[in-house]
Amino acid sequence: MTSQLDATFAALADPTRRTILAMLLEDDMAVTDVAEPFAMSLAAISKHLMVLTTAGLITQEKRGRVKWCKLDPDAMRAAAIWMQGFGQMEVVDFDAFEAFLAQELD
Amino acid sequence: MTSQLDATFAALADPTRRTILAMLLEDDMAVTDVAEPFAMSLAAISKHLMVLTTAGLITQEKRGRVKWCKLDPDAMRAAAIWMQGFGQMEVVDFDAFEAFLAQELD
DNA sequence: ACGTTATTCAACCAAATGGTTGACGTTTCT
DNA sequence: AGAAACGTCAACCATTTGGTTGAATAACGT
Repeated sequence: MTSQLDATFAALADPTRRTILAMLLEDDMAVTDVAEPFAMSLAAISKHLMVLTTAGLITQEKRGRVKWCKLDPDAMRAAAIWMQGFGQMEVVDFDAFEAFLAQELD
Repeated sequence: MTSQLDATFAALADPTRRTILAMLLEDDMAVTDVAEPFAMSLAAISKHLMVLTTAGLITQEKRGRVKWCKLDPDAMRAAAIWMQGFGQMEVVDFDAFEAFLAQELD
């Protein structure tokens, strides 16, 4: 019965996993390529990717022998929405902010 | 060497701790009062509060024999800012949003 | 001074976490 | 067919986590 938020925040608590998410922000990647910059085994990275997947932060799709990892924004959005209940969050991405406003006012 | 973000996200990963934060949103509270609604020992809650404190999510101030717990917005803000790097975050609190805009445009 | 209230400390426990290694199944290339 | 590349599985290990209980410390009320 561990909630989705539990899993999402727990997944975000590990620096390796946060780094992986940042890498995937650039582009989708194969598991082997994700693992390359890290000083740990491929199996360890595979586990991290599983954690990120069950947390809903990424999706993995196998094409041929390569498994592609891509960001899935929903879980992080849910976490951010929970946080916004606490207010006091400055918005950093002003452009995104304006775009949101513009779209909202149509 | 565990980073501040590690500690913050890890602290947020527990549902008891998230509930405590939500309670503190209403008002500052003494440890005993925080513990009251939970079906676990006071010592357990005391530990949770310690986790929240070292994560920078709350502060605790002792006055007399009572230790008051209050929200400290900085850590959650830092976590939210990290998340905003991923974009795609809808802003839910539209009023806060507008207030921010208004202040920004002076 | 004494009992009561508020909170933490210490020792303990079970389960989860983050890592390792080696074997294994698939898919691709030659 | 056989070898190499991609990724996971299983067993194992040390550490951390979230909880317990009982004793200890500190401040208050009478």
